Amino acid sequence: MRVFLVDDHALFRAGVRAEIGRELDVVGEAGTVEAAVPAILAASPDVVVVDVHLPGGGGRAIIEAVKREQPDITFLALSVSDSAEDVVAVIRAGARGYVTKTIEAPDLIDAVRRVHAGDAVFSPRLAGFVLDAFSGVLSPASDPEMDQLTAREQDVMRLIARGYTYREVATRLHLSVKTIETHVSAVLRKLQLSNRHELTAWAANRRLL
Amino acid sequence: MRVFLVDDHALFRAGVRAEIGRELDVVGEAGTVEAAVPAILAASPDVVVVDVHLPGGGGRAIIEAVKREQPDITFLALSVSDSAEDVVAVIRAGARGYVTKTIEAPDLIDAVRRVHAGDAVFSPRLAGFVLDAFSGVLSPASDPEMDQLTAREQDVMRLIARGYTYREVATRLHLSVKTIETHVSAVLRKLQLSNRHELTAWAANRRLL
DNA sequence: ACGACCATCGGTGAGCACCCTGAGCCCACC
DNA sequence: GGTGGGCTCAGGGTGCTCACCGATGGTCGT
Repeated sequence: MRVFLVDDHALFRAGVRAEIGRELDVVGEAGTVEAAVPAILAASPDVVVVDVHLPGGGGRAIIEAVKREQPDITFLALSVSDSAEDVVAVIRAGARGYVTKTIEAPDLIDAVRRVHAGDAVFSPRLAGFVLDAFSGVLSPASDPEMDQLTAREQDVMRLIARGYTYREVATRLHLSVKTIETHVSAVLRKLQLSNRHELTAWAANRRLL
Repeated sequence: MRVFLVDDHALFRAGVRAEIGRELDVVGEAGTVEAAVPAILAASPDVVVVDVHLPGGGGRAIIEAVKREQPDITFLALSVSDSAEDVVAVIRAGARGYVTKTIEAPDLIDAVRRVHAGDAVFSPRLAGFVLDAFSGVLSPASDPEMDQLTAREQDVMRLIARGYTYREVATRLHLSVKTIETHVSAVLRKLQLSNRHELTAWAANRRLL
């Protein structure tokens, strides 16, 4: 198991290397974004343990740059931050795990091995966040703004948001075009939107399509 | 650590109980959806190991029903299936992990402990899928269809997809309304769409909003 | 019985979306 | 030094959108 370390604090790198070096093979390290990318590509490690907050772009930049050249290399993010933005940013960049620096050495060694095996590794409280975000984007979830719309208005709203013309919606619901217009006007007023296109964007953001 | 088992095959339950019973306290089991929900609520286990495919609704129904009453109970899905639909369905229902039945007893015990600790646990090949889905939902990803649009066309397209009128886009980009019309026409033609509604839907599917 | 809310429809009119043709300017490429 | 592509704009047209006015009937709670 070949591991590469990226962190802007040399003392921290030394600590990690000393702790995990007994079990894992640390094949290189770097302290900046510029130095890290070529060094990682040259060392071809199995796993890169990368800090999220780095001067000159952050760990995200490293992950994206290396992934373009060698997609096989696995990344484990190691950060002091447990904020949602940081986790999302690094995960979408391609990291397979995210642990905070409060982790103990045996757990870090285990985390490195697990991401290399293909597993997803997160610090306990972050795992909850990731799954919440994941299920949140997949499911609509009850929406308070939807409740102010009547049932009929929601029917019409969904079809309008899908791009049907008033005439098409009227035919589909066996109604008059004028009725559709009335409902759409009510929907736009209640949601404080100015036209049907904003309504489509609104619905798209709520995954109602 | 109190564990509850749900699986429609009694022999499989017996196998799991025999294997993990040495390390964990199996406080109950059930073979159907109807029997499982009240039994779980009565037993108040720490973790429920639940099969995904069950006669009468599947594990999803159990998770949702129990979560409504006791949100603290953690669920680990155990299934023969490794299909995307099953994983997504059970995760959005609230499961904290998903492992396949090919798992060995020690790993299952470890998985139960990890989900109870708040960790996310997935079989190796499923972890990849979950993260891909997660990051895919969050990131635009390079799109070959986007490349055929010029830079200016992409600017206009993004604003149009958000619901702005031609006039608003023109003001925002300091252009003539007629120029916006030209760009929109080019975008619609290149993407083979027939109107701006389809464009919004197209953009929404690519998370460009 | 009365007001409220909803669902259903109609007319008018201004504005918007979308398409067509055409055109000038700049820049890169050969 | 043309040729092509991208960016900018214009005129003119048809159909769609949407607000403002109005109307009727049904359902609910008081």
